[in-house]
Amino acid sequence: MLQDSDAKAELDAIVETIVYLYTESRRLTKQAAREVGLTGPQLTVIKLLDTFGDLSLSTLSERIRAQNSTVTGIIDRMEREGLVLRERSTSDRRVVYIRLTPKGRQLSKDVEVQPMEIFRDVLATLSRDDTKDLLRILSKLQKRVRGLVKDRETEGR
Amino acid sequence: MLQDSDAKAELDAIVETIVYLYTESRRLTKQAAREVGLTGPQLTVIKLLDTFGDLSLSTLSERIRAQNSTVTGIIDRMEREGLVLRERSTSDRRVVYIRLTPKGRQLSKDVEVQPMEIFRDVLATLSRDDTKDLLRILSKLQKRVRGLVKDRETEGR
DNA sequence: CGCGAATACTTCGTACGCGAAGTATTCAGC
DNA sequence: GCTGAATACTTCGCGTACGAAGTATTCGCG
Repeated sequence: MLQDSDAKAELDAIVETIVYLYTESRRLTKQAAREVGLTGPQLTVIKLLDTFGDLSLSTLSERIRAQNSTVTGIIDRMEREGLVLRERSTSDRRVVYIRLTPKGRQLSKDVEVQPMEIFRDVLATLSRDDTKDLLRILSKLQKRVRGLVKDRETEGR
Repeated sequence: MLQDSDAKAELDAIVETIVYLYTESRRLTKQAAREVGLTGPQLTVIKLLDTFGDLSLSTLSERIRAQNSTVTGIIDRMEREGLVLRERSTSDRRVVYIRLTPKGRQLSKDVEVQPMEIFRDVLATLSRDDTKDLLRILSKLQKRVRGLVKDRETEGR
């Protein structure tokens, strides 16, 4: 009966591959950003702001899956470089909106690479069926992880 | 003809989900490590050394997909905490082997969580067919990314 | 043998990335 | 309308994470 160890090897291979795809895409994005004097996260922020318009710092944090304290630092450095501006909301003075400067907007236009671009490119080469299968299975996984995460949060109270 | 925008939305969803699964698994691993006074990478290193025995710093770097300079720092801190030892190879004096101390080995036994554990757990709930499909498609993606990466490296010379 | 290239690792500077604690502002309920 | 809880953001300390430059050692080849 090799089923168990086979299954385990398959799981390892899947985890290994996901980690590879993620880290490699990230590395290549970083490399592309570098060529215009940006870091990976900074490129992501610029593209988000260019696409969605001004965003509050919290919204930005959610979008790039980072803590507010992390994004504060990223915005600090981008502000120093004249790529973005901080603007207090008048309706809720706790909120800070981040806005692209002309320089920041121009830079966004200059860089055609999207975050995780390489990953997207390669995904686009999959057959229609493979794409659908992949999304279906991944969604299943995501749903279950969300369930587990919620359980842990609840249990800790 | 909505095919194009549909397809694009699907790609976005896939990328989004992969990023979610990866970052969430990482976050939860970090949390588990925290409970025994370790960081995420440190837990990973301890588990690797406990499983494979002494490893050179370079081997360790490859395994955790980080640069040597990063791992040097991680090992510095672990050595300071008495979890590992550095040992010069006698056959090649450039090489440094990293070895678990009894304290480090004990800690590894104490923590039952593997790196990316949550991801593994959830993967294990997939049907046999889904698992096979997922691995098949991901392998395809990985192969193509490897191809692209190799192309870029070659073209830059 | 001898010496330039390659390899293994370290050091340094900068940028994330996080959690805990702090500040300012708004909200909720009385 | 007052006050304690909640929310948005910042600050701080620490640990990655990387690339470039530096050191020590080994390899390759004439």
